[in-house]
Amino acid sequence: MSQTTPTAPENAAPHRYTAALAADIEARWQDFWERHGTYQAPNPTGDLAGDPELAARPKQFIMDMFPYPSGAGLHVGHPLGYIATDVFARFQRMTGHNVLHTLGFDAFGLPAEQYAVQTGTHPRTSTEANIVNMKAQLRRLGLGHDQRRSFATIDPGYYRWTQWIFLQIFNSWYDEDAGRARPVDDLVKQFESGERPTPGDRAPWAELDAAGRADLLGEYRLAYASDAPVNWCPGLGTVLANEEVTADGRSERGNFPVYKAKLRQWNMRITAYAERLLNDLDGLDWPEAIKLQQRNWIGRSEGARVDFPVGDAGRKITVFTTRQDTLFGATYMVLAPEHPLVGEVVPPSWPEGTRPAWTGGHATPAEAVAAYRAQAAAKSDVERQADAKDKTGVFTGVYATNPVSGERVPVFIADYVLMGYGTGAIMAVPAHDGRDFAFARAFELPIRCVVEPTDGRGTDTAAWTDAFDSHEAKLVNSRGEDVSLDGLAVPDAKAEITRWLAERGIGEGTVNYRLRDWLFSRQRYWGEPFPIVYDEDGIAHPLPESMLPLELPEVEDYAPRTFDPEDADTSPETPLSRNEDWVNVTLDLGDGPRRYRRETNTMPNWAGSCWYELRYLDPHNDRRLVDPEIERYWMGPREGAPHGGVDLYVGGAEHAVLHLLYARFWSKVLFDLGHVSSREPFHKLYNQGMIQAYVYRDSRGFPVPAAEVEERDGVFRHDGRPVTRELGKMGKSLKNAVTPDEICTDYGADTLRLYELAMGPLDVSRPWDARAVVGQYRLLQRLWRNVVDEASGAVTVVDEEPDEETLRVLHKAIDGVTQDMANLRFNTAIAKITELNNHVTKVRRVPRRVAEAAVLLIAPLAPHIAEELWRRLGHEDSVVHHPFPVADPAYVVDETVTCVVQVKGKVRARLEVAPGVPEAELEALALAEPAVVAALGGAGVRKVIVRAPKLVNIVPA
RNA sequence: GCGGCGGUGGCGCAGCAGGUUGACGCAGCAGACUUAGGAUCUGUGGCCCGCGAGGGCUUGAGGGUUCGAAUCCCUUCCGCCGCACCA
Repeated sequence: MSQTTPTAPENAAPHRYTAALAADIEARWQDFWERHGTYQAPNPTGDLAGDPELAARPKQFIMDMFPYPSGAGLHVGHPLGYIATDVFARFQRMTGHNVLHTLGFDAFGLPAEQYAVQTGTHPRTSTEANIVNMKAQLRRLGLGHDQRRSFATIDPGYYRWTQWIFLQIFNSWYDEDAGRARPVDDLVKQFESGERPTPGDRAPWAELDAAGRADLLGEYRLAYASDAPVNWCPGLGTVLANEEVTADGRSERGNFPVYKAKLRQWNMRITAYAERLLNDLDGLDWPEAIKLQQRNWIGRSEGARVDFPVGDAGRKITVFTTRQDTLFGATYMVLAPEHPLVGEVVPPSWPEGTRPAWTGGHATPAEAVAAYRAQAAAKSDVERQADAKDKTGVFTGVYATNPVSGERVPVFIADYVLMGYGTGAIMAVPAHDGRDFAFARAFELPIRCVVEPTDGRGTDTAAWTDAFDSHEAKLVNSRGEDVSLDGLAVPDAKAEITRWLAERGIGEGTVNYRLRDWLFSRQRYWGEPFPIVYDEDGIAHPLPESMLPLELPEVEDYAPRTFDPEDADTSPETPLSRNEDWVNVTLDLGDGPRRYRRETNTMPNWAGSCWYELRYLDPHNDRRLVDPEIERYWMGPREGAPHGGVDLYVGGAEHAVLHLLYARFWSKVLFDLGHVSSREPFHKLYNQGMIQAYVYRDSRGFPVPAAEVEERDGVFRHDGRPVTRELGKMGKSLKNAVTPDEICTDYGADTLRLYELAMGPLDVSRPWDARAVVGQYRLLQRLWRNVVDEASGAVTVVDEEPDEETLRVLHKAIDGVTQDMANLRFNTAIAKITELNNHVTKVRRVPRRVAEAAVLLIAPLAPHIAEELWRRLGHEDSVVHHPFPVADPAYVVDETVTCVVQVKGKVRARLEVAPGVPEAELEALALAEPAVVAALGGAGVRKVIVRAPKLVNIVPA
């Protein structure tokens, strides 16, 4: 489809609002704003302090999720959110707020590095070029950003503080008793004084050597290195966080397969904050869907830990269950194949009574276990899930003891139990769990019903075809030597058995979370270096603050080097490790110069976005990440926002559990350590919808350029051949991208801004319709013509009072637009401005008051044309800080209302009546209407419902 | 499978503390200005029947509550998104 381009001859009307005139107006006002610093927001420690009028204004901190400066540039889908926040910010300025609105760049990350590997261009070079391009694209849109506050996460002056925050986290531990993070020094003091004994079988603090102490503190630090199995992605040459791996075991970026590998990696103890991350969601103004996703990701479940003794060496298997009430129904146990206990307890031969089905055909338990483990390890997560339906497993040769019934229960290993959840071990209750039921059927294990079914199937499990699950029913078959749950309802039984277990020290009620710690290191070049060095004993030392920023060194070779995850002697080679001069250093960390090796992993690209809202507040502060007074002013807790945070944060829903969870976590650590007054980074979150586009594919499924497709009689053709059409994302590879630059050139930025917002509600996805853009262009043309004569350029407004009807239209528009803007309903705001403009277009002679109000109403949406018309109307000031019109309530109500007269619910007549018309009068008027009389057809009236002044409904007899 | 959101003209949508369905825009149709126009302006505008006056139908489908349902309740279908052996 060809682009509809207005091509009106310029000479026909020299002062017509054309794309060329729009371009001229827009460039001029963008320069004006820049010269005058129109969008600079004063801080409480600066300009604000000396200006009582400004200081009295309420503040608004309005943010977008900042962009990654990709080389592909922007398409029209990208700026939707930026336009929306800009309109909202402009509205807030005009309604008397001190508004902070700016935009930075999230510039570390894989694409720049991949590009560098391909082309040899340094990532900084390409990234900075991309930033320049993107800034130019964004400038054309007329976004009112405080440019002094913009930065990129790759600026050393910024990542200095990212590293600084890492050090704060490294130097903290979570004090469960206090319910907050505290400096590690406090913990050391507790160990030194003996107030806190060293845990487990460790020696007392005084007897530990440096390595022992470092190791112990590592168990507490909020940032710690550990050797756990991690997600290794050979395709990206790095490990990934759980949040970056999709459900089918592939990398979120690039869609490469991900494998488990055991590597020493940095982690952040986000699990310590699970409860607070969950609870504080309640105080946030976020879409319920996003809150729900975070709740699911955190995955809180209440239940109990129960110990099952195994063997004679005092060993036990600890399980987590949410159904401790069904303990009497636990007829076997299952461990995850990777469970460490398995190797310790496997006996040399199959015990008496081992069923053939349990052994997997192996001669000894050790052989069976080894074979099953090997089989499980060979499977990727994808295969493991695909095979999920058939329950496989093997007997370990070991029996444990059910602590309530004293019964011997066989212990299996099976795929369907995951090492990463709970304790990696379960008690299996086949009667009341579908997975256990399937496994028990496959392995001929006993099934015992311990909760009375309410569906009439009875307690004889032999006839069952599935597990029974009910939380309202009563317990049966649950009588032990000194405890009985029989007859108790499920919740009571839970409480009773939990108490019983706790009394004997063999279990306790607990809360389990699905959330895992956050894997925080990457084997890549283009990220923040860790401010960590290792001494000759391999002990990690934080760099002192004075050595920050630790700048990313130049390297020749950015390429990641893969390795063999099977071979324990190999590990990924990080790009930074190849730079021996940088890695090996002599530093004085307080005890004289010593040799150290630097950490060569880099931080994940989430690090820079975890705290950037704070840096906008005080971007040039080189003594602190943010001045406390400034932070309190913009971010602090306040009425309606009990945890503090940004007033409005707009971005895509794809960050629901990544960026938004990590940023909340860092916020809470900084709060605990006293660096900020806000517990939450983002008080109000809004997810903008996606701008979709049609993707046209040829018979082989390859996208063809959307702009070249022609439609005839509902058939789409490219080069004469039929193509298929589907609605999808907009993108270069799909050949359907429309850029903001081309729309700006064809119509102007104000038209683009209006069209993007007029398409529909901000949070709904909708297809881009190239033809429809012209509708908003026409609105601006009509508005222009209502003020400026197209032939002469003279201002045509008249200094007359508007008539009564125009006043009502005007004030209803002001009232509606004000409400819509405040609620981010820009589509309906635009419709109301259009109605007003259509009305005055008909009037022809436009009263100055009405024209000025219309210009101010549209100013947040179309700022360039508004500034231009405002100036031509004779005003010296900018509309940016001019007060928004205020509706006069006297004109918001109608003089007369249309009253609908229904007969039996069908509209038969309309009456024009005064708003205050008495009911009896209205009823009489309605019954006298000829159409009503006709509709009644002589039938009597049974009932008349009068809802004055809008409706009368007559029910015939 | 579980959870969430949503189905209204040819299209994007508006209306939802029950009360005129279709605001606003695109496309369409008619007209104006024009050498011409895919520019601009004016008008029109759900669907069906009817020359017309007018009548009937209509908010995914079916049912319910009500004088009255797009809006509330139940059942069902379709679409999109998230999670998924979570013990």
